[in-house]
Amino acid sequence: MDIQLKRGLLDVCVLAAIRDGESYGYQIIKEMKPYLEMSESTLYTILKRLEGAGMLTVRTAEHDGRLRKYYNVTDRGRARLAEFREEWKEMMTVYRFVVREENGK
Amino acid sequence: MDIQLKRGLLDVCVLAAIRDGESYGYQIIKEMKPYLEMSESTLYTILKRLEGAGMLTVRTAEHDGRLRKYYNVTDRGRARLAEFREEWKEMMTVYRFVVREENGK
DNA sequence: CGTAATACATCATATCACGAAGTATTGCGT
DNA sequence: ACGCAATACTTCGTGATATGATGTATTACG
Repeated sequence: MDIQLKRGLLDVCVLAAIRDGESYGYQIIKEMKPYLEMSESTLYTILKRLEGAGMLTVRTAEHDGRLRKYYNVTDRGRARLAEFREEWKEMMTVYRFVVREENGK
Repeated sequence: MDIQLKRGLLDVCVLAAIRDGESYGYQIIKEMKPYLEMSESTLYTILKRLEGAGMLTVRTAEHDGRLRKYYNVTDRGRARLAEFREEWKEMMTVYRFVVREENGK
């Protein structure tokens, strides 16, 4: 997919992957893979950004000798998802403008 | 609208605004305004990029003592619009993942 | 006569996705 | 026993890009 197009979905997609319950980086990548592929460096950057924006909380725990950072979606994170639904409506009006009546198609 | 979300639409929206016949910068901004607002510096940057990518052709002509640059969409530009339609399908699958089943909503 | 509108250009800045490379552990195949 | 893939997260540099600020120049209007 076009990178620019992807950009608008990355943040909300990560939030969506976590919203049903605690998750962690590696798991999120695997869960999102069928929908949207992203590199590890991208995901961890996004997780840090969302945490900084108060949309995620983190706790670190050990699992099989490896450290994992478990993320949870906050109210603000859920508000972001709700906001996204509204923004998508605007996206759809733009989409219709872009694809409408292409040579009588 | 969220800037990141907007990014994926800017290029194709400009192409769409020109596809029905020659247009020029100032006109494009006004035509797109109801759908997507963008600053002049952004538009002229995009026009230059699309021209560089062979998706637009330009001719300069004088109109009422002012110079105007008239743009036309090339075959490659139209191919980009067709490609966008396909990419949008992928966008929709991601969208459904993001908005699905939000607390039984 | 000044101000808005038309029309385009340039520059500096901030955001951001990503590849590359690194650290460290577990588990599996041969 | 040894090596390699998988798990798990981090840091750094780079390139793409949207935008505000600023500039130039003309026309139209009150």
